[in-house]
Amino acid sequence: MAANSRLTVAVHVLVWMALVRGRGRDVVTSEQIADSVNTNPVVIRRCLGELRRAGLVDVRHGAGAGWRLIREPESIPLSEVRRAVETEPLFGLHRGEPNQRCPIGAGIRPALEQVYGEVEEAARRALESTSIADVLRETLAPGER
Amino acid sequence: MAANSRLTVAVHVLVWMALVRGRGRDVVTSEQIADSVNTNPVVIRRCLGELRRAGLVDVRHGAGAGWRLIREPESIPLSEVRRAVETEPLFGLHRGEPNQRCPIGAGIRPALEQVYGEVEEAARRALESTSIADVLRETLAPGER
DNA sequence: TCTCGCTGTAACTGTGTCGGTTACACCTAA
DNA sequence: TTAGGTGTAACCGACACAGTTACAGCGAGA
Repeated sequence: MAANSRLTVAVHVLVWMALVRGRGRDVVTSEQIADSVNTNPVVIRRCLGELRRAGLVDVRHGAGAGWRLIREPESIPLSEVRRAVETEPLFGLHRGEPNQRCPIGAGIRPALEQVYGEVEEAARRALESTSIADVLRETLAPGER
Repeated sequence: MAANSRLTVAVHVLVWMALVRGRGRDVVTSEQIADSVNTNPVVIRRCLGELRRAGLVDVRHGAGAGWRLIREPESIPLSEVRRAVETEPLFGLHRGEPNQRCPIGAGIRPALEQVYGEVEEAARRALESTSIADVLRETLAPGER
């Protein structure tokens, strides 16, 4: 399958909010964000809903409604964004139960879970070392370190 | 999405082959492996075909046909198995092109590629530290270290 | 109190992947 | 020559995801 783009969209949303907040606009609409991501506002609202549940943004209703970033971009590591929008593990186990009368089928799943857990942890650490503010900086000034 | 199980199936196949080779059977059929994984022989053959292209197994045709492990289980890290059977990256970029007239849309993809590259490398290193022989050991004797 | 703009969510569609299955031509040791 | 297993195409159903339409709900401000 084409790897899914949920993390990419969520990071794009947050980076965009961090940018315009730096310009004084604090409340933005899903339509404005959708224009930058080049997708449908409902897709953005679905994503923002998950980010809200994770405590990264909040929403205001009524006239002048919209979304607001409620955490400092420096304090949002991508690992937290991933946790907010991604539920599936990187690697899946068997779809069906393997043959329990075979010593491999009976014992391989815990062995794989252990390895996959180490991989998840390594990926989490790698994502943790980059923040939304880092991505914003790199986006606006590529290669400057 | 339900995370795909290609890596799991490929590791199961190789671990099973390592087990039975230790018992003196060197040539095995897709049907025998399918019985342990509890799936269809064609699924196993598709997987074995990719492992063959990667140089991990080879195939014999004709009567008494079947597959043979041609590398030492100790020398096959899971990172190599993943490379053999998995083509998609862990995280995908935007499906459509983001808005190039927005500074974020115009610059975010290289920034994300850099981060995602670091994550891929971290995952690769984590998989590299475990071999097929390690998984076999852990499968047969869980927790013994 | 009414209006207006935007949210929240359900529902549906199109597309793509994946595992599973059938079918069959091909190969070669015995 | 035969028998057993491979290699691969073709098709299916299940499922995830992005995209889209539609509409009820909310509340700041007139």
